[in-house]
Amino acid sequence: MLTTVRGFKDILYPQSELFTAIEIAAREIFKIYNYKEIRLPTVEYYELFVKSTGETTDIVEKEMYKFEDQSKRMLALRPEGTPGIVRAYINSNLNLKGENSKFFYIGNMFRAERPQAGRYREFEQIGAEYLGNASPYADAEVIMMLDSFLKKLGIKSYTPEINSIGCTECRKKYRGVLINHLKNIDLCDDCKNRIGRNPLRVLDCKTDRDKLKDIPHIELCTDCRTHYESVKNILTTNNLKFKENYFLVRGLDYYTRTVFEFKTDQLGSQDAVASGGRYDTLVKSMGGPDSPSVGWAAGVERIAMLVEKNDTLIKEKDLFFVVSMDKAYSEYCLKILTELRKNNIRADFSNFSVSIKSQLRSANSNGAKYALIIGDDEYKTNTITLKNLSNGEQKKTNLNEIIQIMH
RNA sequence: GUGGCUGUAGCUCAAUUGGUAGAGCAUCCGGUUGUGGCCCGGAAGGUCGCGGGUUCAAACCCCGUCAGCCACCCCA
Repeated sequence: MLTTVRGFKDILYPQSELFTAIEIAAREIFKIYNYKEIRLPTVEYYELFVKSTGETTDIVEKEMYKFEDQSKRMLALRPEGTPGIVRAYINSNLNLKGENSKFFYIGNMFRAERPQAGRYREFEQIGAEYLGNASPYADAEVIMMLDSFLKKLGIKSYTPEINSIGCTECRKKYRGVLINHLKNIDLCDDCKNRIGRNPLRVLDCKTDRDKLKDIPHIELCTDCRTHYESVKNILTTNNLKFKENYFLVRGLDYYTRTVFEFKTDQLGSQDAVASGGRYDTLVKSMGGPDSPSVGWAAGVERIAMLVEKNDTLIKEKDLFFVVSMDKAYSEYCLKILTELRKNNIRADFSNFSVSIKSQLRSANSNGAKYALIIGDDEYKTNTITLKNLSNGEQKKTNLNEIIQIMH
């Protein structure tokens, strides 16, 4: 038996419908905030992610699907969306259009991690990026937009956490301070490795959390501090509740200043529903114009798990089920079906050749609101018996009447 | 990637100390003349994840493998 590959899965109905509902909700929010869609390619040059996401990040180092194609080019399945957006922005000179460079994307990402519930090797992300705006209002807008997106879906069990990791200069200084302190602490093996490579990540360690209590926080330069304070103030005046988390650092190289993560306590260790931050130097470092930017990405599977209990998102039209007393009326029934559908009425049938009992049972299990019953009588008089399946009431009518009522 | 738990009908789970599988729900058909949901009857459905090994004999033991889950790691 052929199965799906580890970490890859079918998304069946009704989950597929839920995913669509989530995407629609996101698109509505993006319209309101004036973000424009970019449909990115799934495959990019491997180098793109090395240069943007970062050579020493786990994503690039051990989770990325990379391969050589027929002409020996080193390619990769995208592990995240931001590098693609930045590349597209540079390639198409989108900064010269004069309009705000506010973009969103919806698409599958690939990371070869060990799978778990809420963590797959192919997963869907909805992301937003605001390029070329250094103002703290851009940070705040992006965060508030994410918050209203989750609220729109009826999700309540999450907490926005934010932090500032400063600019390149702030971090360079902090790195020295941090290493000095960490030297004197007996850290776990993972953290010992991190000291040399990316000491900031030690702060995120769960096993050593208690030992890190007295570690000094990053000392932000005046500009970075002002920016961070502004972001927090804007959020507060706009009633967005957040938690400051000095231990929040991100695993992608390009972040500067504001970083944030929307966490939930409902999904075990897969607690990040959405996250993002500012990346002021990325675009320039990729060969583009100086464009300080900020953005986020949200995981659709994780969002779906939080929405699942709440089925109000999926609202379907009433279903009409055509039932035939005898297969002799099949053609007549099919005509009715076709007419209904032409008039945008949701209609279905099961099998005109089986007993009326099983056809009605099908109507029931398909969730039909009405059954249209055709027998000898109806056939001869060109009428339809319309049965309301929720209360059992039925009456004789005809096709035109049904269509009129539905309009 | 590391450690651990799990894998029997569509679903949820049983199967005494190893003796070649069962229930509930779901499915399908039926319960007489033109009617569903409840009830009743019947039927169908399993190479016991897959491959080896031990044994007279394995769903049960051993090894491998695939997949899922939990924690770590990482992150959406």
